[in-house]
Amino acid sequence: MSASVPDKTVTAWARLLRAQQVLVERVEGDLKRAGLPPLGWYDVLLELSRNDTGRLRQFELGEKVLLSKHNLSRLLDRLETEGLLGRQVCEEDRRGAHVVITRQGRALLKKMWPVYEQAIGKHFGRLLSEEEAVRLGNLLQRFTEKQE
Amino acid sequence: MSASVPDKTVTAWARLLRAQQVLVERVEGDLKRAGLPPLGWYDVLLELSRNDTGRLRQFELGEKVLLSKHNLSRLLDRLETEGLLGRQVCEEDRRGAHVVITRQGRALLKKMWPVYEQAIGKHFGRLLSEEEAVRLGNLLQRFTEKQE
DNA sequence: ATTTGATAGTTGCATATGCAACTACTGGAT
DNA sequence: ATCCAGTAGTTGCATATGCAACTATCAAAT
Repeated sequence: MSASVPDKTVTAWARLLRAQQVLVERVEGDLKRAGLPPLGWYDVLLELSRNDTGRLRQFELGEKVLLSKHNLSRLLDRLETEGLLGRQVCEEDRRGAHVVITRQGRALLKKMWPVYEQAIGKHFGRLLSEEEAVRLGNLLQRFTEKQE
Repeated sequence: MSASVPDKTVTAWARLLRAQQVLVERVEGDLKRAGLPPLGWYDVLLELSRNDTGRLRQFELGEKVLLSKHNLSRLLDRLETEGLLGRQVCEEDRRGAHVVITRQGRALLKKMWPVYEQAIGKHFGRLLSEEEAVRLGNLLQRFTEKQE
């Protein structure tokens, strides 16, 4: 019944887990050493800044950064405390909140990027040709596409 | 100075993060729904069982599963409490400990595998041809190889 | 023999995550 | 109008993680 999974698939799976584990550790390490906050913060701020209005409904943001709502709620608390974003009651739906990036939020993003970029280059990009990066990206994209 | 990283590389990086995020969530979800413990437990028990003697020095185990020692120390506490492994004082080096998988540990591994395998197949393998799995695996392997 | 620097592992504390229960509001059915 | 199921977001509690300080031991230098 359980069609067994090919060894090579299992190997690829194991390598995916390990690769992500070491890469995130290295990149986060570089950020930390530069006195900067973790990737999760960058991720949230980036999604907000991408939206022209600089704001998103909390649940939309959650979908983009793939965080569960309670988890996101508290991450936003921390960012709000640091003045990197604000929350506004949503007029159309009074249950909801808009999350708005602040000037400091944008400034942090700008300050983090060079360090983050360099870390991506050093730990990840350096080991791939551009063509390989494309191939890797294409293979990985499938997993985040809507499943049928 | 900071040679800028190609867009395609950054895209691949972003997709790696997202892919891992959704895949682990899905696979862990399947395990949880089956009433089984998380991947980290499997990982530790698997490394132990791989070694013919069924035991490893704690620091060796840490290197294999890529966990920091304090973190590993407590994970092992939990597994030990569940009777899945034991710790023995190491005679050659009295600071150290051997970690030994128990019969229950092996039994759990055996019980988890079908669920885990099926989850890998369903969420990961199904979306790749075997050839693609090999390519993906090869690309990912680099990041865990010793860096020069 | 004794000191010293390093390594193996554990522990306390502060922070992050996951889960379930909760409040507040929406929007459709009666 | 009101009831009710569902959705948005928050909160309490239990668990997991990261960091730094700690103990115990080793191995090399004096």
